[in-house]
Amino acid sequence: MAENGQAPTLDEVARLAGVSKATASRAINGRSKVSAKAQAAVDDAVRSLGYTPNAAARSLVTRRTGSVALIVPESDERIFADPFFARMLHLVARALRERDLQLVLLIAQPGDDEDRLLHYLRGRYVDGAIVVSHHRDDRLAEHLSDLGLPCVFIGRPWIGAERVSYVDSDNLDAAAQAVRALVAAGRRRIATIAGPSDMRAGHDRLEGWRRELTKVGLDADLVAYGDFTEDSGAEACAALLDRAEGDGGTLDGIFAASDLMAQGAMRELASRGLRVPEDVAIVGYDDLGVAERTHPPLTTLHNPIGQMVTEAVRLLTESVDEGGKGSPRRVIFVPELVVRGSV
Amino acid sequence: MAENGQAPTLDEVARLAGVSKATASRAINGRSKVSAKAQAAVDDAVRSLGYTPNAAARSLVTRRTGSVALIVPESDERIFADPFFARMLHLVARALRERDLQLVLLIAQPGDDEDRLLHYLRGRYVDGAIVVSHHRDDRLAEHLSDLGLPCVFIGRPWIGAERVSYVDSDNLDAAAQAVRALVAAGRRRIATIAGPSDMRAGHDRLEGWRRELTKVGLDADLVAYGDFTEDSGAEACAALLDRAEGDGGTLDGIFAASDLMAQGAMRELASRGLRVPEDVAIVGYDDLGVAERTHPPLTTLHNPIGQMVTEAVRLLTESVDEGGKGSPRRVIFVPELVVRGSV
DNA sequence: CTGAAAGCGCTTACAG
DNA sequence: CTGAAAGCGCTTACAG
Repeated sequence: MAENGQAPTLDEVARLAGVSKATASRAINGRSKVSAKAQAAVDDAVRSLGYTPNAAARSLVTRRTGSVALIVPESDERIFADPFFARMLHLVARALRERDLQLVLLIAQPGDDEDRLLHYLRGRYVDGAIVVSHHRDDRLAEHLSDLGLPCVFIGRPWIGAERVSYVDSDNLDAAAQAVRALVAAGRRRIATIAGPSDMRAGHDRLEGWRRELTKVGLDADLVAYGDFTEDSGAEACAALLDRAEGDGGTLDGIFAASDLMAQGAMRELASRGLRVPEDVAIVGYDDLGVAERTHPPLTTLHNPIGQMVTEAVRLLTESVDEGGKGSPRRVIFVPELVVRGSV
Repeated sequence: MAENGQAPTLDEVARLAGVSKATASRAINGRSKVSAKAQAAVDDAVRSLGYTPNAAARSLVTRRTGSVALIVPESDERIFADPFFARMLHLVARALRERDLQLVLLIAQPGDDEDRLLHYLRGRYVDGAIVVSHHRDDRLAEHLSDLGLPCVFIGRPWIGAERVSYVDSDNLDAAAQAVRALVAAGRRRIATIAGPSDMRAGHDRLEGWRRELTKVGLDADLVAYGDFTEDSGAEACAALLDRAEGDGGTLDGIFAASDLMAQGAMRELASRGLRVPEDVAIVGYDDLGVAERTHPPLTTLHNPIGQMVTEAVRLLTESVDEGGKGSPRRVIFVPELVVRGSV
């Protein structure tokens, strides 16, 4: 170990191994042919010096950093507590690690006009970006596209979707499946607890619910909004129940845009003495674990985020390898209905 | 905008502004004196070119990256779903952003022998590291100290604590406070639901409970372990109840090492028809939100993670500014008992 | 297969 | 206050 306080450099490795810097570099990177003898000498030198290439120097010439940004909005400070996000973060971290890429977490402040974010990205600290759960009014897709930075969105962006790659799940189809399951169980007065309308998933699931109900000739007027949290689901459920009662009818089915909101709704139903599914059948969305733990277990749409993340990382690395020149690509997954006990 | 496909360089800025690269650099970094005229010319050039300094080139010479690693163990895949961790991540992200530092999330795989992690750190991708919630057997503190990389631990490391800086909360004192509150409420048979014994918080809170009970002359034998999750709390509670009954006694107080576990315990108590606090009083730990939402609201120890994170980032930036040469520093916070309705 | 040399894009003494 | 020059630590044509 060189203990002069400074990290050892390639130069020292080369000297110790008795070869040139060029050969040492080639031996270390292993992409070009090097004689067995030179290879062994360099390997030994690297080991005894405890050498690791300097990242900055390397990326200055290779124009690669080995890092990828994960861009998430902090609109909701609770995003970190959301199981969907938690899972997403975990999966992204794992997928990147498998490819030896580092994860730089970039949190887009709501107030910030993206300038800070774009400035960072322009500095080429990262090779590409994965963008999660952006909002209706941001122009991130356009800006990233202008930048020429490889990126893929998880969830189709509101604006500029035609210019970037994205993966998404078919929220409309999934919501329609939920409605069909409720209808098949004989429900006729079907409400929905929707997510925020400025989020892709919130908007599309509501729209899918509406369309399917209309298609089968049922009313699509019982809508209450939540923010994907349990408490908001309970509140929305209470509002729906009150409203349906005021109309003289009684709702007998609910499609909740997240399992957490469905869970909240079940809490509210229980507190009013309503049974699931006898009195009110309910379908959730996500299937990330909570759905198995409710009473009764929740029938829900399985959100294939594992596949989405895997695919997003694959598309991103492809794009990086193409130098960001390739044309946008999309992959859409169709969620499956998981039947448990709430319908 | 230079649209030749390449990002503009300092050279182009200097040329457009009619000054040397040196002057352009000085104007951009704003640390040395530059004539008003030159400053204005450079500012204009930067703007019209859309220039951002190349991060790699800059850090190659400054030896600063502007990035900080957050190292977390992935022992438990659910770490991301844990509200304590979620809050921590959020706070760290914010504290770093305030100082214009980027967050690189490093997840320590349990299987990995840290080599991968250390290799990365040795490459100088980051200026320093914050380490959260490491386990009993890892030697991260020693290794980081050997590396000479500025770092601060959140939670005193098991091994090598004398060589690194850390912030912590006084888990022993807090647990003692919990026991005193239960004793003051007339409880005599006080159990604990402990966290994993290979985690600092788990170990220390158990020890604090034990010592205080012994001090006041009560039995400290009713211990069950959980993993900080709600379900594990319910299971532990069931085990404790059964055991206490088998002993012929009945437990009348519980100290749970996390609010989530306390919540699980309350669920179990309710399912057995036991009332809180009339039959069993309970004190939790963390106070991150769930404690306010249980029925009754939970009396708990407020974990000052906001302060810990702020202090950790402050210590880290100081250490970075000193070039990692300063001596280790520590700050310990004492949690406060928040009295609600469960005791 | 190997080495000398150029160059990646910056910052910073140094001299003026 | 400013500029020419050196240098940060690598990789990669290029010639051999």
